[in-house]
Amino acid sequence: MCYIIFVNPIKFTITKKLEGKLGRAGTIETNHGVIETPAFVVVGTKGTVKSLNPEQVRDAGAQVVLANTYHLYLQPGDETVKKMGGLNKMMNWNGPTMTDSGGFQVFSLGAAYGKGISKVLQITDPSLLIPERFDDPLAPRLAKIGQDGVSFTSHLDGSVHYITPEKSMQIQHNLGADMIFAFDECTSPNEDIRYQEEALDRTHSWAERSLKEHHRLNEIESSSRSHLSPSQTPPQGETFSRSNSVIPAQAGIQGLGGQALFGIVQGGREEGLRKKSAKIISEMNVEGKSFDGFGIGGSFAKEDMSTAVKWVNEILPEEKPRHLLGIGEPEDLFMGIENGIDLFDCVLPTRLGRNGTLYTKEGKIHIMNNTYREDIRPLESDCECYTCKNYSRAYISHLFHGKEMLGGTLASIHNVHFIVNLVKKIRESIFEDRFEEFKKEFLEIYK
RNA sequence: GCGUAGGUGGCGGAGCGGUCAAUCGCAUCACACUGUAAAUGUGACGCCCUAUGGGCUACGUAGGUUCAAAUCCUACCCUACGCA
Repeated sequence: MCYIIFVNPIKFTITKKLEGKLGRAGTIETNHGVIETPAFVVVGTKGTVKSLNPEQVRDAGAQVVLANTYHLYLQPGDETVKKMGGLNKMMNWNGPTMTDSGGFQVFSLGAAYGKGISKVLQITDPSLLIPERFDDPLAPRLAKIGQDGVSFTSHLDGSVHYITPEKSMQIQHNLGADMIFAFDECTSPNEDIRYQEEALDRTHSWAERSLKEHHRLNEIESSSRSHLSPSQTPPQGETFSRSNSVIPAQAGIQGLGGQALFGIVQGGREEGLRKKSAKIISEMNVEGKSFDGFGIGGSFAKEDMSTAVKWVNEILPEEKPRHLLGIGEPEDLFMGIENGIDLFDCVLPTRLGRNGTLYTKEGKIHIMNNTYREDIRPLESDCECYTCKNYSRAYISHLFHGKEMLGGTLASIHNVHFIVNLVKKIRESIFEDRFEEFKKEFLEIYK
């Protein structure tokens, strides 16, 4: 019996660089196929890209899907996902997958809970940010940071769950995505520097524990794999064919296997903290093991984002992929890519779609607006997506006014196609040495 | 024809003498949404203006009582149900 010895969970290759900038284009090879980078990762929090089936996700051009640890842990439960054959098999998606660690929920259900604070704050002057008390014990929240982890009160049934970095790793190993993230604390730019420092230390300590636990789990998994008889089900991470799948299964890549762990850089809006974090996370090493890639996290004031990304990417090692977490407006994609980001994920294409806002090259439109009720043109005349090839604005408007489910689906198809495709076009522009022209041309019309 | 219950803003439906241009839901209109507490949320929604204020017209129609009426009284018109 012969088994491949897995050396690396992913293989990242840079094939073209953006001259004079940090930007680059290349590929990430995973056990479920190749991702051409830079790439936009479509969000499927609960193991489904809301309102879309995997064929629609694939046809819209998506290469990779990101699910969420916390949400899948609560429902249906990571053990259940494992029993269903892992994330890929469960959701019938045979392309590459990622899982976020639950670190964002520390923020969204904690400090940001009920405050209308989000991933990106629309503040014209970041100096106007008012530091607020970070330890306000009276503020209602569903996530509270404890000694060595976070206590979550389930938004589903009120039950209490304690998530540690180790627990996040165990859950993510059960889910079985190709690329997983370290457990971190996403902070708000409203927090003062004292808190940012404290949170950053915590994120670093959690990163180390994540890394350690990840490799402990890897050892257990590889030893159980070596005892596997040929008749048994292959372990997660290995390629196995799914004859019932509508999408033809992609061949696994020789020598790849297991899960890649991405460390997350935080540090808020402080240059010193961002750089310190980038250095610590990139150099972090536990028993000879380091991170396979990096995430850049945090809630930003819009203007802070590009500087923060640049500070960090100047320090992160060039040879590993970088993921800008939760970011995804068109202008942000250009900004991220020229500053060395390889992967983005964002809920906007699907959330905006479901809420009736559609991307077009001339900017976003609200399909519920009066002017579209009798507009028989497609959303975009030259768009190649299923929605634009088959339906009019008037019909989509009608579906939304009538609260028909298909409205959200058609809108999501278009928006995912728009954003995924925009990143693809940016990628092409890098290869064709016309990134700057394309950026200027696009943003001028988009506004 | 008799009896009963009603007629309130685009619709449904609160209010039953002053704090009512009138709670609420729906519809409508506009806006927001960035590692999904989200097929969600916020605001506007009689007309006009020199607009965190002011004026006008409104609760079936016409009168009346009262300092004051969507709210009380009278007549009429209309609707639903029941009985002839």
